[in-house]
Parts: sequence; structure tokens; C-alpha cells
Amino acid sequence: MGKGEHTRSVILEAAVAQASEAGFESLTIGALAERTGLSKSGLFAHFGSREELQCAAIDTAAQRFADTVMIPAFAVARGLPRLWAMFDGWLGWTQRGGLSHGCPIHAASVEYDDRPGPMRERLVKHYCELQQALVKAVRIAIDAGHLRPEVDADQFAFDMFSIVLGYYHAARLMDDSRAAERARNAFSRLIHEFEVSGRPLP
Amino acid sequence: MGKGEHTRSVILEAAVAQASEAGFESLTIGALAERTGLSKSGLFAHFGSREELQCAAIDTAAQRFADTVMIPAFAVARGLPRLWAMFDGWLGWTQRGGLSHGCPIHAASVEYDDRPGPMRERLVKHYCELQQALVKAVRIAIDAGHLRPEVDADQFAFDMFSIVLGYYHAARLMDDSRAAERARNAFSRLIHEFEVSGRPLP
DNA sequence: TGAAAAATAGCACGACCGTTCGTATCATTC
DNA sequence: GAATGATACGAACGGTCGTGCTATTTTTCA
Repeated sequence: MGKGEHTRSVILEAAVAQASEAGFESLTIGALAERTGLSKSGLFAHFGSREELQCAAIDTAAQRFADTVMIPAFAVARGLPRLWAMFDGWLGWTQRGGLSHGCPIHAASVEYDDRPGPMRERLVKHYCELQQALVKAVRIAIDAGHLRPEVDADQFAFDMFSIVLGYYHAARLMDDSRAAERARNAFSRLIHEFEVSGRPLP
Repeated sequence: MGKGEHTRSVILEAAVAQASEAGFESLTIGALAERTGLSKSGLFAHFGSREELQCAAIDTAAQRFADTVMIPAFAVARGLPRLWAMFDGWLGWTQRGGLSHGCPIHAASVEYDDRPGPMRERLVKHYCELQQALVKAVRIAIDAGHLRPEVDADQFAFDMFSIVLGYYHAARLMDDSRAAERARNAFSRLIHEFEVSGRPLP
């Protein structure tokens, strides 16, 4: 890895951390330059525009999510164990991913859901991939005989996603120490409702 | 109402609309002055600081949510009909409340969940009140014999809230035309699971 | 109606924004 | 060790930011 590439990755690491702390609108060239010790112009030269920097930061964050949550989950036994691995990995993945605050992608999704442009497009793309991965995992659980065949996989993914969003809200804004417990209760209920009867909870 | 008060309410109306479109960080004095036709300093004089303007806008939005969703719901028959009124009113309340875009309070809750200060405190306060209203409505549904007595009202409120957050995400970022349907399915399932058996769905 | 008070405008300020440009320094290769 | 391209810096630009200060206009009320 050349020196330029290395610096670029250092910048993006700092950018993701900054976005985790205060959102993507806080991702300014000046703040990031101070954070990395680079000069504004030196940092700027790596991207060419602020928007490209933000886009690169989104991609970096998405990649880290995949590495931290999805790839380990796909190493777990398929079916319910894998769904639980995804869910548990998802809650608080930022800490395991080295981010001390919230999920930067989630923050971006609220910041840009009404602003057309490359940021929004990239977000939609990443969330589509995530949703497809979820639906696929649900279908696999059906095929494995863990979930009932009539389960609507898209609806299941929606429900699962909703629980995580509820967790984010409760854990971060409301400082609810029982947020994880609430989320796991909800997910347990979701699984239990569509589980092939007789199968014990993992 | 004196002229000053009138102007102030005009400003706050514009502020809530602006926040609905692009979040509370986009709530700048200059943009709002242009939107209202006032001068920057003339507008500024009504609040004394940008932060106070933002806080006032949050309160205005919360009041409008209460007027648009909660008060009408409390006029509906208690129990499940009222819970459904809350839920249905909640989805897409912004349109009925005269806002053409997203829920400004939700946007703020993600923007400020990691930034201590008056904005965050106000948000927490408003969400606490909302949660308490939800829990109360659930308890009333239990007392009315619509929901089973062993239902955990706090968990129910968490689940209900989560579904709305899932709806926001699907409807706004993902442009999913089936978002409302998905959300209603999820809420139906939630109700159905804890409903006193034999009672038909409303 | 005239004086007091409130409301608004005009202007200036320092700070920070993204961006550009010329220059210096570094790493690499011959 | 010199040449060369990649990398980084410093200064500056036009804008916008929030926020004071001082007039001026408008409203309010005796």
C-alpha cells in the first residue's frame, strides 16, 4: 500500500469516527484536517470534493458493518442461529467495530432521506444489500425447517429491522439500559411466532 | 395576539417546515430569514440565539404532533380502537400536520442523540411524554379487557415505537410504497399476539 | 394625537466553510 | 546522487455562519 493510500485510509477511519459521533453533516474538511493532523488542502487533495469524501466515508462504514456483523454471521450455522448472530451482532456493532458512538449509516439515512444526490443513492444501495442479505437469511431458515414455510421473508426483514431501529432510539437518545433486553424480547417474540413448533429456542 | 407574537409563530412555522425538509442543523438564521422575508437581525431578535430558536422549533413540532395525533386519538373509544388511532395517526402524521416531508422530531432525535445540551434534553422530555402516553393507552386497553393482563406495557410501547421507526425508514429513505402495509401488518401481529382471544380484529 | 415601547432593518465583526493555486517536501527510480 | 512524480502545505478567495450594535420604522397605549 503506497503512502497515499495509507493516508487516505487514515482519513476515512477518522471520517467514520467523526460521523459516528456527530453525523455526516459534521464531516467538514477543516474538522477532519485537525483530527488527522493534516492540512486542509492536503486532506482535500485526496478526494477532490467534500461530497466525495462523504461518499467514501459511507462506503467505508458499510464495509466495516459487513466485516463486523454480516461476515461473522455467515460463518454461523444457517437458520435460526445465523439470524440470531446477525441480530446480536447488529445491536451495538459500532463498539465492536471500533466506533465509540452511534451507527454512522443510520445517522446518514435520516440526514439524507430527503436530499437527492449521491449520498442518498449510496445509502439506498447499501440498505438494499443489507435487506437482501436479511431476506436471504430468512429464506435459508425456512428451507432449513427452522421457520414455517408460509413466512413472508420481506415482512420478517422489515420487522427485524424495525426492532434494531427501536433499539438505537432507546439506547442512544433515551439512555435506556434495558434497550438491548427490550430488543431481544421483541426479536424472540418474532422468531417464536414463526418458528416451526416444537423447536426449542436457541 | 400582538404583532411580535404573530411574527414569532410565523417564524416557528417556517422553522418546523425547514426542519422537516432538511433537519435541525439546516435551521440557520439566514435561511429562515429568507424563507420568512425578514431580515437576519430582525428574525434573530425574536430568539436571542440560534439554539433557542431550535428549541422553540422542537417544542412547536411536538405540540403539533400532539394536536395532530394524540388528541384526536384520545377522542376515540379506549382500548384497541384508540391504539389503532394512535398508530394510524402516527404514520404519515406530518402530511396531516401540514409538513410536506419527514418527522422533524425524529430527525432531531438522531441528530442530537450524541450531543448533550438543551436540544437533547428537550427531545428526551418529549419522547418520555410520548412513551408515557403510549404505555397509558396500553394499560387502558388491558383494563378494558382488550389486551391480556400479563402484557408488558413498556415492552408493547417499545415494539409499537419500533414499527413506526421501521416505517419511517422504509417510506422515506427506501421509497417503499408498501411501507405502510408492512407497518400495519407488524402492528396487527403485535396486537393479535396479545389480544384477548375471541376478540375480532378491528 | 403624541409619547413610550416594541419590532424590524442595516451594517459590521470574526469565525469557519469548501475550494483553488503555487510551492515545498517527500519517496522512488534511474 | 540526480531526476521525477506523488504528496502535503500555506495562503487566499468568495460565501455563509451566528451575533452584536445602532437606527428607523411600526405598534401600542395613555
